[in-house]
Amino acid sequence: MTTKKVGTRGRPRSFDPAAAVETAQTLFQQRGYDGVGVADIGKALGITPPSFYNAFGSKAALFAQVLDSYTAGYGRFVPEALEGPGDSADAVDRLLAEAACRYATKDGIAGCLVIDGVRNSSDAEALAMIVRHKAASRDMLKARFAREHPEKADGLASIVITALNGLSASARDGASEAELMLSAKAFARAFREETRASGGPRVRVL
Amino acid sequence: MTTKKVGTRGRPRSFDPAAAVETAQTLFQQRGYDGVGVADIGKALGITPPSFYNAFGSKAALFAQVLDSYTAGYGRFVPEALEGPGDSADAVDRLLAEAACRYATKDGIAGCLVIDGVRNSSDAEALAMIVRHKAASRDMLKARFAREHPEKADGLASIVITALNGLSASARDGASEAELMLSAKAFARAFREETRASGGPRVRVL
DNA sequence: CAATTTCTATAGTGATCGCTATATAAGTCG
DNA sequence: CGACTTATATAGCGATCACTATAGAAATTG
Repeated sequence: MTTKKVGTRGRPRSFDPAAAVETAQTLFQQRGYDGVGVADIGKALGITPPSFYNAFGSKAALFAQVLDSYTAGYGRFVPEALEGPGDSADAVDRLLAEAACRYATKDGIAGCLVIDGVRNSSDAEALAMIVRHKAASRDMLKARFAREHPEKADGLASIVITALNGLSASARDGASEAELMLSAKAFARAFREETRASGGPRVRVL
Repeated sequence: MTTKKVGTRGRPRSFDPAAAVETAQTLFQQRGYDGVGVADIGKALGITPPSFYNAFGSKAALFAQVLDSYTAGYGRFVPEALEGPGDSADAVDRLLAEAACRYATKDGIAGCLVIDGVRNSSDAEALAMIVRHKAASRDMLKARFAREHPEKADGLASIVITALNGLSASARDGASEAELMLSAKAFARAFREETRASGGPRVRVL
C-alpha cells in the first residue's frame, strides 16, 4: 500500500501511479515505445496486467501521461533557455548547450523521449501524440525567433530542430557529452550567423 | 521464373533475389528493421516463408545484404563528396547538401537507412551490423579530415555525423528538401568555421 | 523414361504482443 | 457484523512474430 488516501473506499493500490509513470518513462526512453511491453512495465512495478489496465487504461494512455510529465518536468529547459536574457542566438546557444548536457547518456538513458521515443514505431496512436508534441515545440521556437526575425522564423526553427534531432540521435548512438557539446557550440554559431545573414554570412575572415 | 541461369539443376527460383533485396531495402527504410516482418517482405515479393528462408537464410541475413547493397550503391555519395576538389570544408559542404537532397522524402522514403534503420530496434544482430557500418563511416570522415586537421579530425567527424543524424531525423519527420538544405548549409558553414577556429571563431562582423 | 536436385506451398511451431474475463482479496461504510 | 466498492491475481484471448517440418512441383541429368 504505497498510496494511502483516507476516505477512499475499496481495496487500496499496491503501487504509486506517479512513481509508475516515472518508471515507464525510463523504460520508454531506454528502448522506445514499441520496445517496451506492458509485461515489462508490469514486471518493473511488481504488478500484473489487470492492475496496469485498471490504473492506466492502456499502454498508449500511459505513454500520454509519460509525455505530459516529461514535457512538464525534464522538458522545461527548452522554454527556460528560450526566455532567458539576450537575443535569439543567445537563447539557442543556451538551448543547444543544455541539450548536449542532458541528452548525453546517464543511467542508461540518452537523447530526447519526444524526438526519438517513437522513431520507427508502428503504433499510430503513439506517433500521433509525438507529432502533436513536436508541433508544439516548433511553434514555441518559431514564436521566440519571430520576435526578432519575423521573416525567417520558420527557417530558424528548422535549423534548431534539426540540430536538436542530431544531438539526440548522436547521444543515442553513444556520443559523449564533450562530443555533443562540440556540435552544439558549432551549430549555435551557425544559427547566430543565420540570424545575421541576408544572402551569405556577412563576416570577414581575419 | 525470373532468374534463368543455364546449367543449374533443380527447380528455378520464381523471383529475382537482387530485386528482392531492393524491395526489402524500400520496406526497411520506410518502417525500420523491426517494423518489417518476414511476412511483409514475402507478400511484397509474392513468395512464402520457405522460399524466403531458402534464399536468404534469415531476416537478419537479408538485412546484411540490404545494407551492403545500400552502402555500395546509394551510399557512394559520401566518399564521392569527400574525395572531390577543395579542402575538408568544401567536401563537407558537398556532403551535407547532397544528404539534404537525398534524405528528403521521395516515394515514401526519407532519411538514411544506416542512420535510422534500426533506431529503437530490439534486435541485437541488426544493431551490431549498423554499429559496424557507422564506425566505418566515421573512420572515413576522420581519415579525410585528418589530412588537413590531424589534431581535431575526431571532433570534426563528430560534428558532421551529428549534422547528418539531424538531417536524417528531420527528413523522417517530414521536413522538405528546402528545409533540410537550409540546415545543411548552416551546418556546413559551422564546420568551415570549426576548421579555422582555435578558440572561438576568428571573424569580424561587418 | 527415371533419378536427382532445388524450389515451392501448406500448415504449424513456440514465443510474445496488447488486452481481458473471471474470481478473489482488501479495504470503507452503514 | 454484512453490504459495497475497488484492486488484485490467474489464466487465457486472438493476433502476430521469426522460423520450420513435411511433402509436392519443376527443372536438369543420365
